[in-house]
Amino acid sequence: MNSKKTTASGKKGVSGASVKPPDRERLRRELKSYMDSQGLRSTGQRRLVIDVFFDTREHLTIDELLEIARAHDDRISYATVYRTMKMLASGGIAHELHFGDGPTRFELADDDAHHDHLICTECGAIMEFEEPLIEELQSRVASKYGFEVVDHKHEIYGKCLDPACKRRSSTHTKN
Amino acid sequence: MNSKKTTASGKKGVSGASVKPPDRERLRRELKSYMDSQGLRSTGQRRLVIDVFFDTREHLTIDELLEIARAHDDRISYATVYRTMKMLASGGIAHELHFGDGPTRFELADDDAHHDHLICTECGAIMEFEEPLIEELQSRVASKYGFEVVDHKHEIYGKCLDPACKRRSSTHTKN
DNA sequence: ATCGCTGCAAATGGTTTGCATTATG
DNA sequence: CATAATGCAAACCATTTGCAGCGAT
Repeated sequence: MNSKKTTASGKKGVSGASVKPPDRERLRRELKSYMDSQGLRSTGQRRLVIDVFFDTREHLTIDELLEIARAHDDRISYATVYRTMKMLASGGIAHELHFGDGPTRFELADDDAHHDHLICTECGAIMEFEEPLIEELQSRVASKYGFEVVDHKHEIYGKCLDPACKRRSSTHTKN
Repeated sequence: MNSKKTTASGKKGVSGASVKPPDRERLRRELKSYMDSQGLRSTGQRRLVIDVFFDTREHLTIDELLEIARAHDDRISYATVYRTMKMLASGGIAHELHFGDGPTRFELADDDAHHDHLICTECGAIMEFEEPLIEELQSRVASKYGFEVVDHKHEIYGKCLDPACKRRSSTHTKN
């Protein structure tokens, strides 16, 4: 496995308003009906990866998910984690996040409350923000250009004021 | 070389306001002083790649740059194009753009007028937009979270209304 | 008993790099 | 002529995939 630093910071709520958590119960239900409808099977490995994904912090990478899953069952493979997360993404249960050049990270879909991200380029902290006005301006821009918005990505890279942000584990650059 | 479809759409100005072009002269000058200050040499290959980059349309990939450069001099290598573009990025003359899962694209830096992108998921058209209000809201969000903004990335994915957008060469998905 | 899933290892695709050679300042 | 740049091929790294065996429905 390609383990690197795997330092994934799990900070939150420096001070500002926080985004409300996704409705895990609903997503579990949606996942079940998605799997049923597609004839997808519920295997031990899948249940494990899914549980790790639902119950651990957000923005984990495949490596991190695998590491945690393996603590419970070390027979699980890389490919299975990839395939499982891909399944969750196809079913609209997970979103894939591509920050800068780092590996893909995953978060629960939480569609009814779109949020975007602030990424600290120094310590790698990832925070979520919601700003309806930006979304509003965005669709105005889009219609000005004759675009029908399907999706968007808005990432703010910077330095956070967290006192613990001294480590320089900078895994997160914009490019 | 990894040539694929290389269909790179060069459309512009569907109707809305357009972003003003970057000041190529100034960038040329900045590049020169950057290269001088770093002891970087001006070779035939570099000059060629740089000219292609400055004088062809924006948002080209390494493949596209290489193809155009080879039309002028077929002895130029992949590695050199990569290295040259990386040099331009380091010197602040070029910006690397990572749309979805596609290959890196490049554009002239044009720092005094930040713009973001609208990407058509159907035909791959890329347009630029400027929206000072979004930038403003953005920094407000950042300071609310105790962030010092260093950079940001704002991409709007959707479908454009261009009549030629019928080809479905969809190279540009968000993830 | 199907047919989807898993693990493994090999393949892929974009990007980077070591090294011997070439060429600029 | 010192040293940066080039070309090539090999290395990298995240991700994907073919396939034989396994296991859920």
